[in-house]
Amino acid sequence: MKLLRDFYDRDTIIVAKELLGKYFVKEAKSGRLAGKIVEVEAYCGPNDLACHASKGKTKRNEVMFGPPGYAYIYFTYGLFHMLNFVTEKEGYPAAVLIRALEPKEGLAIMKKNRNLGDIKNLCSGPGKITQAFKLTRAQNGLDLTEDFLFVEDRGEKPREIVTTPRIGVDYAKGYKDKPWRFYIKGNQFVSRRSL
DNA sequence: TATTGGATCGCC
DNA sequence: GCGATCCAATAG
Repeated sequence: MKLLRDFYDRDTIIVAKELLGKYFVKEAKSGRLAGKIVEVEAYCGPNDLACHASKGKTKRNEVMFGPPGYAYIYFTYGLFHMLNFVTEKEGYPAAVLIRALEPKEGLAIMKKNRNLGDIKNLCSGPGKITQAFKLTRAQNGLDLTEDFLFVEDRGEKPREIVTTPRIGVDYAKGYKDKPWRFYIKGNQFVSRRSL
């Protein structure tokens, strides 16, 4: 069943952990794309120096300040898009970054979008997911409780979750070592920088 | 208006 | 280990 707004309207770390094992789905015209979420990071509001919202509300990050259950998609490094789900109550800017998926449906389309045949590398990193699913900031702000982009609970729960500091946030001072990255232990589809 | 640096990836 | 590559935030 599809996750509703109240799932996202909770503490960001709890939402991040519970997203592991859920299915991220895009109903595209060309076919349905789906993958199991195997790696995430929590970005916990205005005090978290690694969170874009710690510098205040801007045009770029304004979706995070809105209600939970929306997609926050932004562009970085001049090359990549990042997919996040907005969490917590309206006005509190927090989100979960989706870092890796295990491809499950629409593999042929993902391979074509990535121009790559290796299933293990299709969605094993935040920039790869948006490429495989063809998501750009044109999709920023979409409602995850509607029928185009959403997350499903298919009754799978991870056997064991590994907790580590987040990737690529060395500049975040006291927050760079916060253990806010989570992945499914032993899963073959987590990002390379996890290892 | 100009400058700077970034929640990455893939190949060297 | 490094270059690619460009948007958006900040300063002036």
